[in-house]
Amino acid sequence: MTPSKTANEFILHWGEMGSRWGVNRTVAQVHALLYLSPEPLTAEDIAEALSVARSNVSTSLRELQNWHLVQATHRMGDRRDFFSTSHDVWELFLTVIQQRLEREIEPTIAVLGRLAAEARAEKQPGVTARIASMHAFLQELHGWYEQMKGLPPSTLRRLVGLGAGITKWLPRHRRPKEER
Amino acid sequence: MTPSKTANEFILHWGEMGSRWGVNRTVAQVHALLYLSPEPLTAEDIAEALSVARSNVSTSLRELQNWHLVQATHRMGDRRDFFSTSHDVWELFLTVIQQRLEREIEPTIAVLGRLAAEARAEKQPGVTARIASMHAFLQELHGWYEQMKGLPPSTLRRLVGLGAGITKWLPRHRRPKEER
DNA sequence: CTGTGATTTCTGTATATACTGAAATCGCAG
DNA sequence: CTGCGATTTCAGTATATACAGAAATCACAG
Repeated sequence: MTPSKTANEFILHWGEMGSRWGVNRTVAQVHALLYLSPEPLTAEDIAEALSVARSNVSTSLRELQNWHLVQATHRMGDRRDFFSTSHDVWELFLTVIQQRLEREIEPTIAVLGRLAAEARAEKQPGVTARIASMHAFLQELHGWYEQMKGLPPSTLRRLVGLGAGITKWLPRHRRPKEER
Repeated sequence: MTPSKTANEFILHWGEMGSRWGVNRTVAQVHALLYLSPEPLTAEDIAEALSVARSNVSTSLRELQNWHLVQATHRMGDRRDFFSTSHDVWELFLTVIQQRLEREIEPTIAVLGRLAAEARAEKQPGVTARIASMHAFLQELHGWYEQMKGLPPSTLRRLVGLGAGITKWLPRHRRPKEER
C-alpha cells in the first residue's frame, strides 16, 4: 500500500496543515491516507504507508476514533481491524467543528462566564466589560452553530452557495433587537 | 501592571486555548493581556506582567503585529513603544480568520488544485475525485467568506443573530414546516 | 560624535511533545 | 489451557519549539 507520488504529497501537506491547527502531524497524515484510500486499511497498512511505528499508528487511530472521524470495521475470517473515514468533506468538516466546540469552546464559555462574574465582584468595570464581550461573542457563535447544524445538509450547502446573496432575501433592515 | 487574579486566569486560559489552535502560548497571553488592558502597554510592562523574558515579549509582539492584531503607538516625550489591540471581539475574530485564510487556506487551495491535476494525469480516478472534492470544498468556503467579509459588520451580526432563522426568508425551496 | 535607554537579534538551553521498540495484554482457535 | 496473531501500553529517546540572557543594533538627546 505505498501511496502514489501525488497521494503522498497530499498526505504530507495535510500533516503540515494539521500541525498548524494544533493537530498531531501523524494523526493528520493517518486521516489523509484513509481519506484517499478507496477501501479500509489495517493499522499495519498505515504504518507501512507512512513509515511510522505500528504503535504510533495505534495511538493516532484511537485519537481519530475519539474525534469520530474514523471507524473500525471487520471482515469475515479476519481478526484484524480495518479503518476507514468518510469521503464526504462536508461531513468531516462538521464533525471537526462539532468536536472542537464540545472540547474547547463550550468549556471556555463556562470559564468566561465565571470570570466575568468574578471581575464584576472585584469591581473592575473595564475588565468585566471585556471578558463579558468575549463571553457573549462565543455564546453567539455557538448558538449560531447549534442552529445551523440542525439544518439539512442540502440547505447548508445552499446557504454557503448563496454567500452574501442571502442579504437580498432579508426583509429591510429593522432595528436589531438589542438585549442588555 | 500586575494583572488581577481574574485577569490572570483569563490570560492563562487564553494561552492554553492558543496552544490548542497552533498559536504560541506566550503570543496568545500577550494578546490576552493587551485585550484586557484599558490602555496601551510597553514591552516591559508586558514582560513583567507575564513573567517572561523581555526578548520573548519582543518576538511575540512582532508576531502579533504581523497578524495585524496589535498596533504600536507612541507618546510625546517618550521613546518607548506602546502596544494595544482592538477591544472589538468581532474585529479580532475577522482579522484572525482573514490571516489564516491568506496564510494557510489559500496556499492549500493552490496545492490541491495542482495535486488534483496530477492525480488525473496519473489516471487515478478515485484519488482524483477525493482531492478534487477537498479542493472544491475549500474553494466554496473561501468564496463564502470573501462575500461575507464585504458586508457591513451590522449585517453580519444580524445574520448570526438570525441563525437558522434565515431559511424562513429563502424563496422556493422545500424546508421543514412553515412558509415564508 | 558620544552616551544612554529602548529594542531586536542571536545562540545555547530547557521543555513539551512525538515517536519508537519492547513488553504486556487481548481475544480467540485449537 | 496453550499458543499466536493482533493490538495496546509503557518507558525511554529523539525532535521540534519556546525561551532566557547576552550581545548587537538602533534612535535620539546632548
